[in-house]
Amino acid sequence: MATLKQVAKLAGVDSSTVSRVVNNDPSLSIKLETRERILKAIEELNYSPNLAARNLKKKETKILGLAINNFFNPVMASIIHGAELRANKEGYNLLVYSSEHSQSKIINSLVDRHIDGLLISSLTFEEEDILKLNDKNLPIVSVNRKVLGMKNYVVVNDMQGAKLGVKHLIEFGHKKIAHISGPLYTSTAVERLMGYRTALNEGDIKFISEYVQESENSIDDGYIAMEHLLSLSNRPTAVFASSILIALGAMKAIQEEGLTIPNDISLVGFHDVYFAEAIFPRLTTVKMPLEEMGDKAIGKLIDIINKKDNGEGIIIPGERIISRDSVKRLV
Amino acid sequence: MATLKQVAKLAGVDSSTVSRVVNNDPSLSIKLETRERILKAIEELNYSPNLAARNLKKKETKILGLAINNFFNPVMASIIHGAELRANKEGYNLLVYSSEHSQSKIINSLVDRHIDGLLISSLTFEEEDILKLNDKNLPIVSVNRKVLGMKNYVVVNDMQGAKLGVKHLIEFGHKKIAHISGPLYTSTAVERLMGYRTALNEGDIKFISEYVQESENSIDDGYIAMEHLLSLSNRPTAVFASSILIALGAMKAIQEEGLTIPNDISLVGFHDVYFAEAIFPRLTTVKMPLEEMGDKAIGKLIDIINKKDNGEGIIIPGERIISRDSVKRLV
DNA sequence: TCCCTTTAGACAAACGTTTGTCTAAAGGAA
DNA sequence: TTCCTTTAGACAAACGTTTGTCTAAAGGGA
Repeated sequence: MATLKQVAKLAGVDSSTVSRVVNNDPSLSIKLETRERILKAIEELNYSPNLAARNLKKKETKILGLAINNFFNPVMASIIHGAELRANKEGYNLLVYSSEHSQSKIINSLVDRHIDGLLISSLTFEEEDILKLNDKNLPIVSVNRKVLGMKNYVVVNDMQGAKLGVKHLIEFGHKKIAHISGPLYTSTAVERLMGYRTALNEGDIKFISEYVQESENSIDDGYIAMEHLLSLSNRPTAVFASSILIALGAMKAIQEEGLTIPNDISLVGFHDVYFAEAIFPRLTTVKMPLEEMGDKAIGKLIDIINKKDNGEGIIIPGERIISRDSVKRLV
Repeated sequence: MATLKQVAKLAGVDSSTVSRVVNNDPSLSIKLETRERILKAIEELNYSPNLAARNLKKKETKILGLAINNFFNPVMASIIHGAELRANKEGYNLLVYSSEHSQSKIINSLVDRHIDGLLISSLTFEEEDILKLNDKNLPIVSVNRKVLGMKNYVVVNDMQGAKLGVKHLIEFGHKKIAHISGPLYTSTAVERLMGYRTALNEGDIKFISEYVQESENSIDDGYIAMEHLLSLSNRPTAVFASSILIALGAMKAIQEEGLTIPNDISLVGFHDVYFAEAIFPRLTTVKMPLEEMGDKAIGKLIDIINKKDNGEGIIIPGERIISRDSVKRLV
């Protein structure tokens, strides 16, 4: 690997001059001829700056951390995708941490790594962890969910999204609409529940508490919650599921019961992942701007790093309903 | 952030001594008392080594790159998961690149980053890219697929896996077994096709070429391939799909045709992803040791870095059939 | 006692950049 | 010509480690 010094020698200049050329330092005045000589030398030696040395000097790594629960959540895939593209565009790389590890291990790793900032979208980070990282002066942005005590979040409008999903059901003539919510210690689930209630309210439909089932965000738990709804004497005609995994579990429960979707039960899922179109029946979902959320979250993080951030949380609009085959029109 | 020098000053020793204590340098001889004094100072100042400085000195970054096509493939999720756990265990971090970017951009980024090694599982890396990276002396391991001109691969036994899947169908009495293969410019698809033919052969079933449909690894293409198989005059009773996405597409085609699985057509998919259990009907799949593959690939990469590798590709055994509801027993 | 070997740790150079400061030469104005 | 201002680029310190070498003190043997 060529160094600045070698390039400088070949071009017959000082290495500081090469450095300034490489970095387009405006304070440098240089003859066109000299610049070209340097550029040629760089080309010839195939020089590329040593990032470790640069990091040491500039006290920045151009690496952003990304802590997520796991990679299996297809919603995460979209967010990560948007985040990675934006990060690369801005000259950063993404270091991923899935928090199978204990939080403290991650935190140590992060601090040791001296990354420039951290994006979190992880349940396992609780308030005290965040504070610990804040202590270290590490810029943090929470993506997809709000965390207690953090103003730096980038989320989609879960409330509006849920409202949209439930309104769709109402427009199709449903009145007995149940909701399988996510775990209510997450902001997303709470907002979606609020959206559900708001839609009901605006549609002049009475809220029935037994129509709301809380569930972990998993296929298995969605299954159990749906089983419970099916056992109700006054069985709902439609269900709004708070996540795609819950929707999957609900579908399974309905179909194993020998019922069909949408004939017996209509179903709307949250988040339009790639297989919503592929399963049977094709699932009607609320599509949220996930990649944009990843993109904007990185944008905010970089703003914080550059002290350009206004300190306000961002709620990204743009939800819409993707109507497929899992909702039946009641006359 | 505290530095070595500050710790040294507080402990009343030279910073080189602190460094040796931090790194457990066996060449250091030191009084217990002094060591404890240093440890106390480290604790007190909350010292953690500056990785940039260390990297600069040791010419290693403890960062491993991971280049994948995209995050949406659930098979990748498992591989990444295994890889990340192992990497962390070995003191490395994982930097991800999804190759939406052009290869050359990735390669530049990689080289600039001075990462210690690279795991690839990406179609978009072709032979010449690999060679370019080899030129740079960057340790590379290909995971999940073999790439022309690379001996450093870690794969599962796709051939055996496919054979197992088809044998399962044969055991259930099927003789008219079709295969939707993946794109035959990938080693995985070729091996799986071979497994299919071997199983047929060992089961004394004649190979019919129109029973093999090549397809891209996507839901849409699987759908098209299945449509074609359904239009055959001598329609198969069972299909072995070369990937889970293809299987999803095939299911869709079958169900849209008004046929049911497994009554009209039996189906076996490849790779047991989390939603195989959730879709309707529950899909019988061939489960491969994906996380182990990710783990072993990182292991091999680190071996190469440490010049401990034997240069032989690794094929990981351990495939098994997960029998669910998508295969019907013919009497 | 003297000499030799350990023990315990200090010294200093080096890794490859970045960046504030300095200087020599060139050009322009008077 | 002299003096002043640009222009063009050199000099050198610093970032925080690691590691080969060196040295002073302590201990041991004869």
